[in-house]
Amino acid sequence: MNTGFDRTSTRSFEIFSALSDSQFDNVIATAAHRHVKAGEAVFEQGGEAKSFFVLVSGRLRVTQVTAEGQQVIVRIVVPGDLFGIAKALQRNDYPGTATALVDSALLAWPTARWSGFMAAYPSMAVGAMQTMGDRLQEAHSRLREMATEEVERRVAHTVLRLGNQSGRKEAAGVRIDFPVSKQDIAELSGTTLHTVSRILTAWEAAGLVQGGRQKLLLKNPHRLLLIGDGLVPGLL
Amino acid sequence: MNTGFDRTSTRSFEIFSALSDSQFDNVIATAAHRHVKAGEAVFEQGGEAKSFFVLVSGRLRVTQVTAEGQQVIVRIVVPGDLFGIAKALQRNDYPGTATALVDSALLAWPTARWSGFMAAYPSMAVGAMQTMGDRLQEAHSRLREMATEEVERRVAHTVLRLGNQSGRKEAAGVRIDFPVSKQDIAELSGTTLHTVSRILTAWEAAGLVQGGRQKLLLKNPHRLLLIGDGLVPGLL
DNA sequence: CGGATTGTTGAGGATACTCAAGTTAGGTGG
DNA sequence: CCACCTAACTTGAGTATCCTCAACAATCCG
Repeated sequence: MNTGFDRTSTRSFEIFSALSDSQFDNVIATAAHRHVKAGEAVFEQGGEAKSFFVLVSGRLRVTQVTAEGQQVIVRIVVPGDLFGIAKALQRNDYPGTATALVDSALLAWPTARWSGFMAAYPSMAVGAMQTMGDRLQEAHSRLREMATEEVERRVAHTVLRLGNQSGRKEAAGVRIDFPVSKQDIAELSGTTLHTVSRILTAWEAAGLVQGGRQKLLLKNPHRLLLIGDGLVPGLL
Repeated sequence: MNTGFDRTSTRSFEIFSALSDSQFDNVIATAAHRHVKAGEAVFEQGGEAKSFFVLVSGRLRVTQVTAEGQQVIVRIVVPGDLFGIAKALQRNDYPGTATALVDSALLAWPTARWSGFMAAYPSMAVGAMQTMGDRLQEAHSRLREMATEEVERRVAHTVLRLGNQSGRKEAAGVRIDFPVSKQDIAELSGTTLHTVSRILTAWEAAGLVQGGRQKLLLKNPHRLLLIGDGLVPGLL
């Protein structure tokens, strides 16, 4: 049976790439191996940050809820990603909730180990910094989009980003290889599921995408990019 | 004459706090000292990232422009902040433009030194990570606000954030101690200067703030927070 | 098969944007 | 020191975008 833990693929994660084999073995040996089923939470917003994690297989969604109960998706976690690093943010609680979108496997270390890890394995510190740098750039891109672009363009950028982070090339186009609901796309784009539905319906009619319940196939990423960048008018 | 460089205050910056005196002296000795006048740019978006910086005195505004020429303010840099760390973002160019809002003094090191610094002074690596963590949280807050809040609430959060980052307590309230235009507030809030003007006019009539050309005094931060959090209806 | 979750589509309306015109403040040079 | 010029700001009117509300349809799962 496939447990989701595969040494070879884990070894290839960028964050471990600069470690020697023996260092890697040490790091893995001190990790707890956890499985989460689709729909289950790895940690909850506001909960005490006991561990930090690396996703080995599966997909997670990290969300934040506002005081009024509105939800925003902070990001989608893909294999190889470091997450739940509250310590690096100077926090004792998790700022968001991480939910498995599909059955997932992950490695966990006690938060108390964070500083020791960074000191003992500088290459992991560099990797952690890169992770944070990537997220910062993504957050800034989304901010720029939210501040300046109309909904259709934001949705185009959102689905393209999903395709880049977690797409699988098929003959017909790029398949988003985990269940994405319209609600998810809305929370990533800063709009409502109604508006997303209308936009995707229009795109589907024009042959740009092919939808379905929690499914999405980008049939014409190039044209979507043109829409996202405002180089061609949208379809609404 | 005051050059803007003051050893005592520089020494007290969080990022240097864990260095020994001799380490601190070494770090400072290898830095170039630069002055920028109000309105001048420290670096431009897309320019080669030759240096990274610490702001010693003054205020900077970091912006990104979209392909269509729309501008978004990424953040306001205050003394003690590390900025221009393209290397940590895995880039060779600067992702934004840093402009001095008032006459400013800064320390600069060649980008090539970045990795060496992180290795030689782990406490600076930790500091850099904290810096990125703070920014990431701020970016997520703004993202959440842009996605879920109406304009008036976003503007309230924006001016409160400015007050926290760069406010000076006065008898009458919290003064934003650098020139902020309505356009700046608009670019931080994701709206237009027209809307900001209308909102601030209404707030001023209610005694919440006192405006002026590139001036802002928060007379009732508590009430602004209630508006920002949606606990009391806005004034528009 | 039935219940629940997810998605579709329409109508109406509010928020905030665009366009437009004018006012105020501040700096600059004569 | 005053006049002018520009940048910052104000205010109004009209309107587009997109949200809310609502009802219904499709799909999935047990």
